[in-house]
Amino acid sequence: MLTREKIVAFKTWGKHFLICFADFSVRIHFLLFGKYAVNDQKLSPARLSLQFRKGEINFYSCSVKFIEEDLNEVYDWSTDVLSDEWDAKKAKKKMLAKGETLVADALLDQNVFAGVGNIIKNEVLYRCRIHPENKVADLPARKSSEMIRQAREYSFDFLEWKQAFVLKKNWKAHTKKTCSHCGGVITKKYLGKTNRRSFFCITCQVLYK
DNA sequence: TATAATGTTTGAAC
DNA sequence: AGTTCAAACATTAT
Repeated sequence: MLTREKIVAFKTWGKHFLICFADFSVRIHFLLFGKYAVNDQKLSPARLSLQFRKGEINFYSCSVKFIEEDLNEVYDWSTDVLSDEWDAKKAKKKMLAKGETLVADALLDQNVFAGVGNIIKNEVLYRCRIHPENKVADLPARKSSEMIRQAREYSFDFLEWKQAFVLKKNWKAHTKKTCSHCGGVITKKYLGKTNRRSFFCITCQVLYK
């Protein structure tokens, strides 16, 4: 059904990879274990395989969806933490609207921080020295601004380190046992509505209020 | 070898 | 009608 269709653009929004054709798009989400291969094949059957005159791209264990609507109707590009259009003010407003939400949950909200995942969540909170069990409303204004700034900044570091194959080496909190600031124990706890694991230092990361 | 995890959607249960 | 929660999917490092 994609035969002879011409790809117009590749785009991304958060964790979505978008393959754009003239009248529709294909949305790839790699979930936890998704993979792609350019001019190569994996052993498992591909979910989507695109053949070109001079090469191919294959996608594995990912979610594949057609999007018929105009992408600009579907996506708000300014909520993507890596986008040139990223709007920190809008993020702050959206985040503060959910005052009772834990900061750990807030960072994972794709509607506010599209692209942020659990690793980034843990590293951002550690960098900002914010305890993950803070409610959004309890953060001092300076701290929520810092957290939002770091959500973007760390995401660029993440990307750079990932591409250089040194991501894990740079983790300061995620999966760590001891705090590099105080030498204390890093706590591991499943938190919030998202119930994702958090790694944090109860000495260095402040619980306000 | 069994387990857990970089994530999200779905549908049952309350 | 709203929420909450387990299950489902899939791969691989530990």
